[in-house]
Amino acid sequence: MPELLDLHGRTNKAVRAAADAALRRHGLRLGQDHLLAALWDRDGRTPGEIAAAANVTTPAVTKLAARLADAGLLTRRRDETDQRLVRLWLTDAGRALQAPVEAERRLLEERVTAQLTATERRHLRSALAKIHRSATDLLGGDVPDA
Amino acid sequence: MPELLDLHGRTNKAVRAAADAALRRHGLRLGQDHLLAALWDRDGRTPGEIAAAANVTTPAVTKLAARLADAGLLTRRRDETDQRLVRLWLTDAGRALQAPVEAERRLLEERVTAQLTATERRHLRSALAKIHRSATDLLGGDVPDA
DNA sequence: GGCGAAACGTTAACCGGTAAACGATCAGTC
DNA sequence: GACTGATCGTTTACCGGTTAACGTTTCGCC
Repeated sequence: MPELLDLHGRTNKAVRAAADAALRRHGLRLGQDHLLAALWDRDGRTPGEIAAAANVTTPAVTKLAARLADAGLLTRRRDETDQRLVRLWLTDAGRALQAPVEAERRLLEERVTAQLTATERRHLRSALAKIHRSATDLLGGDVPDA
Repeated sequence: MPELLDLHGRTNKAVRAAADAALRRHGLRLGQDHLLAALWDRDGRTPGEIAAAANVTTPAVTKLAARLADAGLLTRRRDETDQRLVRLWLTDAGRALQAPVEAERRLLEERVTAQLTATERRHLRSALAKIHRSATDLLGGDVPDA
């Protein structure tokens, strides 16, 4: 059991659990904040755009959007000039979540990395970036990502 | 969007994808190797034991075990002295996967961390351990983990 | 010895994510 | 102007994971 990857995976699981708990306090679940973040950045985007920005597949966005629409945080509307496109628009409720959710996320990062010095964080960023690069390269290079 | 947690998450996703691709070459999927690893270490364990060892819930192990049993890699048998317990036993096919899968996993770790020096790996381990600790502490401390 | 509580595995319902098949719309070409 | 191909979003089926409810079996105690 390769220890580094294992540690990385367990750490990610713990962080995800903490993030999910934090998001739940605002009625959201884990991936939903990424979708909303894309709309906070620019309203009226399409599922395809959001999927590319969040590095997930389009069907994932479709399902998330359905749930968020049910929750009253956004509405779907077909683009008028190109009927293939669907544009997602924030409701007031969806817009109102931006500040608290972003604050929650900053707080989480702050708390979770509280034990690290500035130097450690720099090294961590660098190391993770290298691993990320190696892993995506290993995937065949056919994965865009950021 | 906190950059460090985001980078950590994206990295983990890429690593998981690479691991999944590697496992698929042996007819396995992502979490299944952890279950098998528990049995390679000691055959005849129960779902509960394996769940605790792999840091997942018991139902997750139940479902994985069902799939692995369908694939002919293990069999379920009730413990004779305690009929509540179910013990999972490797088949020859399941045992035969140990060497190649462990080699594949070592190779993956090697490749993915190839760009890191020994010092960088040490620092990375240390930083991840700190984050892991902070995140689990944040979860209320009611999560055992390792 | 019988009865209630604890321990264990399973099932059901849900969530985020993927890949593959599908359907509808648009654009380019003959 | 109709046909063909590309471009979208959605649906379906699967996977790993979680929580909550359930049914058995065992154990402790009176």
